[in-house]
Formats: sequence, C-alpha cells, structure tokens
Amino acid sequence: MTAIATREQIVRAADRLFYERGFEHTSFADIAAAVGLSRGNFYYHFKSKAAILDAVIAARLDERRGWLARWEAEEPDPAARILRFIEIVHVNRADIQAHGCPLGTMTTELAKLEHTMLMQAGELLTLFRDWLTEQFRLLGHAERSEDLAMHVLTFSQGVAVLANLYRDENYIRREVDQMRAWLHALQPTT
Amino acid sequence: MTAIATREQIVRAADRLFYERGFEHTSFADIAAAVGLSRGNFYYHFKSKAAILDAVIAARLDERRGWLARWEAEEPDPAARILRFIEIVHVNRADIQAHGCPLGTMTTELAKLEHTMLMQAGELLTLFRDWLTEQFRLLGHAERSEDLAMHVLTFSQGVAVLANLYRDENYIRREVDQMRAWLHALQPTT
DNA sequence: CCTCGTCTAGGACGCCCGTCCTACGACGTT
DNA sequence: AACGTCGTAGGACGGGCGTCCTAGACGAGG
Repeated sequence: MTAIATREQIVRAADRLFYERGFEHTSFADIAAAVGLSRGNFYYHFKSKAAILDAVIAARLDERRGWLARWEAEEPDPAARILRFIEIVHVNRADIQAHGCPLGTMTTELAKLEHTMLMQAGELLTLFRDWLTEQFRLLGHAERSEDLAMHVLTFSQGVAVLANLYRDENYIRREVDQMRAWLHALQPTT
Repeated sequence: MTAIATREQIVRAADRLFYERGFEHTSFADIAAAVGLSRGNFYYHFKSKAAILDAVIAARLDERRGWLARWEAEEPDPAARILRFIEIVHVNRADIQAHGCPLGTMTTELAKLEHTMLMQAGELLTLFRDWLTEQFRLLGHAERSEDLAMHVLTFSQGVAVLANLYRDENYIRREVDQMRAWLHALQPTT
C-alpha cells in the first residue's frame, strides 16, 4: 500500500472517531484497529497525535469548502444558499442527534483541553461565518452581515447541543422551520 | 475535619475542575491537589469517579433550583423571569468565554463518552426547560410554551459554544439583545 | 488510660496512554 | 542475483490513570 493511501485511510478513520468519541477519548489503538494497522507504526505517517488532528482539520476544511462551492454553483440566490446551510442541521439530523455538531463539539473539547490547535479547529466555523457574511452582504445587509452570519451559526450550534442531548427529531424540525421563517422575514420580498 | 465538610470541599473543587478542564481530563490527583488531600483517600468519601460526578450534578441542581426560586421571588412578571435566564449568558460572560456553558459542555462531553450519567446531567437543562415552559404558559402561550422554552435554551447553548471559541464580548451582547427583543415582541403589549 | 470508630496518608495494582525504536518483509532498480 | 528503499510489525519505555488496601493518627467516650 502506498503511503499516501494509508495516510488518507488513517485521516478518514480518525475523523470519524474524533467525531464519535471525541479527540482525547480516541486512542492510537482505536484508530489503528479501525484502519487495520499496528499501532506503533503510526509514527511513520504522523509524528504525534496533534499531527493527526491537524490532518483531520485540514480534511474537514477541504470537505466544507467543497460544500460551499457546490451551494454557490447550485443556488444563484444568496438566500437559498443560506438556506442550504440552515438545512444541514436537518439533513444531518441523525449524526447530530448521535454525536452533536462535528465542528462545535471539537472546538468545545479543545477549548477545555486548552489545546494549541483550538484556533485551527475554529477556522472551520470561521469558514462558514465568512461565507455566510458574504451571502448576507449579497442580500443587501452589508452593515449587519457579520452579525447575521453569527446569528445563523448560533442557531446551528444551539440546536446541535440540545439535539445531541434530547435526540428529538421534532425539536430539530421546529427550530429549522423557525430559522427558515426568520431568514424569509429578513430579506426584502422577492 | 468532619466527613461532610470534606465531602463538600471535594464536590466544590470537582465542580470547578469539571467545568474548567472537563470531566475526563480531570483526574483524582487534580481534585486531591485542589482540596489538599491525599489522592488514595478519596475512596473513603466517593467509591468511584462516577460517584463524584453524581454529587457534582446534584450540587449543580441544588444551586440552579436556588436561582429559579430567587427569580420567582424577585420577579412577579413571567417575562421578567425569562429575561433573568436570558441575561445569565451576559452576567456570566467571563466564565462562558473561558469555559463555555457548564451544563452544555458537560452534556456534550458525556454524550461522546456514552457515559451512563448523561441523562442525569441532562436533567440540569431539563430543569431550566420545564421552568421556562411554565413561565411561557403563565405568559399565555400554553400551546407553544415548551417550544418557546426550547428556543430560549437553543439560544443560550449556541451563544455559549461560539463565545467560548471567539471570546467576543460584543457578540454575546448582540445576541442577548436580540433575544431580549424576541421576547418583547412575543408577549402581548404590556 | 485505654479502646474504638472516624478520617487520613501513602503506596501497590493492573491497565492504557503517547511516544519511540529496531528488525523484518516486499519490491523496483541495476 | 544483490541492493536499497518503503512500509510495517511488535514491543519497550516512562508515566498517568482509576481503583483498592492497609497501617496509623486523632479524638471522644468508657
């Protein structure tokens, strides 16, 4: 097996395990078992656990950037793009109920660990924040665009935390609907 | 030192450390050092780490029940009571920026650990949910009272996660103001 | 003064962690 | 056929963890 392919397998497995069990609670042995490799050998690919975290964050950034590009391509209307973001909470409701938001839970954990990589993980949310800001600006809310973007993020994080606790599908749908209505009330009538 | 007093010291120290560092990341040695006791001796007071967690949750429940009783005593108007809840996000902004919401971060962590005590920790948020539900009912929103209560919780959790990441006081104030306006727009004009 | 229950110190136990090292198998190149 | 490189296996290492045990300090009641 080429080193690059193995590396990708490791990152993919670590990504899933960090999400499902948390960063600290996931051991090298766990990742090794998931990939089917011996645990000591990991140092050929990653020199530390932080290096794996770094690769996972980079992979998530790539994936999210892909989402944003797709939304921009598929939706010419900025409001429709924002709606796509709001709806991931509903689309991914099964995972969110089981494990929360992948970005929010990771930043929450790294903040408690006072991990040096907190800010890098935060860039994932910043990616969405900046993209949402731009969409609100295009919608004609230049002044408040960043505040509106943060409000959408606030909604998504709050729903994720409580959906993870109560595992209530109806709650998720209600909040998403409410956010949809908020967005609709915000824009000038189309 | 009497056993009860020592127990309370342990619970108080564990409460703070679980909040600041997280449950799993806090060791018996950490708590022992904070209280000034020897680590092995803990088993005289608590037979397991889960037992300490249980005591911490109970202590937090007591404290929060005290808050609710005080708000009810000081504010005859249900809307003013709800406002008191909304404003704890701002009142406790320093702690929230440093460590997030004590209840939200704990449930998030316990969910990832698949810890058996997740639901007990969840009762802390349920306490607020039910209390807010009752206040909305008193406000005349019996039908939607629980949904409205969940919406307030959603706000508080979302703000806590993002305030913990970005540590931005202005963001907290803006979201709290927005929530205040939401609450004001909700009730029949007083 | 002695005894007994209460509380504590200190460390042993087995386990798992992240890290690091060395030896070996597989394989393309000369 | 021999070599050198790439990727792997497996375990050693030092340390920290939750748990558990035992011996003793202390003080109240006989």
